[in-house]
Amino acid sequence: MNAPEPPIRSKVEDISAILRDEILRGQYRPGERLPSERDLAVRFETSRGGIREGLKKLEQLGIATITPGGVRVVPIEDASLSVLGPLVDLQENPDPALVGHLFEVLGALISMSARTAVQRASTDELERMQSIVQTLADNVQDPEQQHQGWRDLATLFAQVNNNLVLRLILNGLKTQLINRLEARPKVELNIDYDQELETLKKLAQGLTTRDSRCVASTINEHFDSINDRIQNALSPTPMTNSAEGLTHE
Amino acid sequence: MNAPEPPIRSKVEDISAILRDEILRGQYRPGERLPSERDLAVRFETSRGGIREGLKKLEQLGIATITPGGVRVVPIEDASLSVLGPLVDLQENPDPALVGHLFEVLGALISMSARTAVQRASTDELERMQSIVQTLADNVQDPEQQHQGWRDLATLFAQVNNNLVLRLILNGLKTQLINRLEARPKVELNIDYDQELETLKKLAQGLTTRDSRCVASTINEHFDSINDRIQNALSPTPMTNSAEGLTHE
DNA sequence: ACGGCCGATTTGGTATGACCAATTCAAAAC
DNA sequence: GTTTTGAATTGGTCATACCAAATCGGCCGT
Repeated sequence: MNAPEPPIRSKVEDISAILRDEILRGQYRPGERLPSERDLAVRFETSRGGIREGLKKLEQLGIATITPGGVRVVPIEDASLSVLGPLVDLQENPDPALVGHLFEVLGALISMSARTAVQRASTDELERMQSIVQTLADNVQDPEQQHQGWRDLATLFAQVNNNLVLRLILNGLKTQLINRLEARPKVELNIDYDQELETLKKLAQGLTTRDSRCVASTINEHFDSINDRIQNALSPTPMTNSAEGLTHE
Repeated sequence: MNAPEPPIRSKVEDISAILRDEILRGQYRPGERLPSERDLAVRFETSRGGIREGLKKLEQLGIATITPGGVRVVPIEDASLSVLGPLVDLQENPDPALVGHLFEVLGALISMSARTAVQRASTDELERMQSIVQTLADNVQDPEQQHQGWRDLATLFAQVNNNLVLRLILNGLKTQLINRLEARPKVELNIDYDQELETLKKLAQGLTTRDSRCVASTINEHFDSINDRIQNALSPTPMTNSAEGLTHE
């Protein structure tokens, strides 16, 4: 049942993961009470201590409140960002809507980040941005390089801004969604290299003139465009079914 | 009834809060080891079980990793969004830079949210948006109403989009930052009512014509403007305290 | 019959103490 | 000086017990 992956997860990790997934699957209605700690201890063949640690994790995830009288389930909309990871892990194929929502948010944040970064960047930092854009333009046909380049660019923007709020959010999105989605079998995107080059050209131009609006809107359009392509790629019949162990049918 | 709210925090809540604050204050360097669970149990006059529960919370906050061999402190930039709340609680006066960063992010997210919402809204939803904007215009001079109106608007946008990622982030920002900052003594803002009305007029116009770009950029400008006013109000005297402010050139 | 009061049961909160497994780290061996 | 090794330390787990708060059902007065 398990992949070769040696699960070094501790017992309480397992417990909290199982309960978490049960909750995320909707096996308990919001507000409903979970079984008592003692009952859970019996079910998982462990002691109350371990159960309590596991429940503590659920509480921090924002999907359960644990008070004298019982542990109660919280509606997912009130949870923490960290539920997104487990949520996509539950599904065989990524939910196109969720991916779309992710890109909308990413586009907004990185575009804003770019706008303020271009305004505040030192000439040295600006040069580094231009350098990355140049690299991107030189490798439009290499998806791997494109990926890395955009990541570098986003990182540089965030660095220049030194915006902790932004950074924490992007961190969360990265660990919860981006990394997981990238680990999935890649989808085939129809990339229009001319359009891509056009985008990069506008970007470079915006950088040299420090036209932050231009940079921001260009990035926004770029993310919209990526999102469109991804939506197109995800909505047809999902053919690429990779054997990865668990494949419910 | 909601006055002296007796802090019925449990013991482990206290423990995790104390340790959390110590970490956030920088009393431990990133990577450094915390005292052992047994030592902490002695220090806090409690059992290891309680200590472990408290540490579990720190781990979920993303400010500590807990592995066989020791509990280690994690740099705050790698933490979860949920550290922001405790972070502002630590300071007497809100850090203007942090508030600025918050508004930058908020502006980006709500602006994006507005853009997509205007595109997707049903006529009924669109009417509700217009209604809120109208209310805002009718009460430009009432700060309380303005506050509520903009909140309603943001909520409505998010509702229309039904974007879980966005909602979770906004939830986090609200509980971690917005609510806490609003609980602080209000700062006096120099509001230009004419400009405000102008903004609302553009908004209303954008809504009637479903011009999503216009709505988005208007909201963006609005947040920028709020942020400017807040920054002015928070830092009237630019003192020369260096600290860890971003002083890029 | 209805509604409020009260107590027994259930549930979480905390404390002990013990044992195991992994990590550390310094002493010992090369 | 480098490697090996083993004892001490540290987290991981388990069992048990008692306390306090919440819950729920039945009793009582109206």
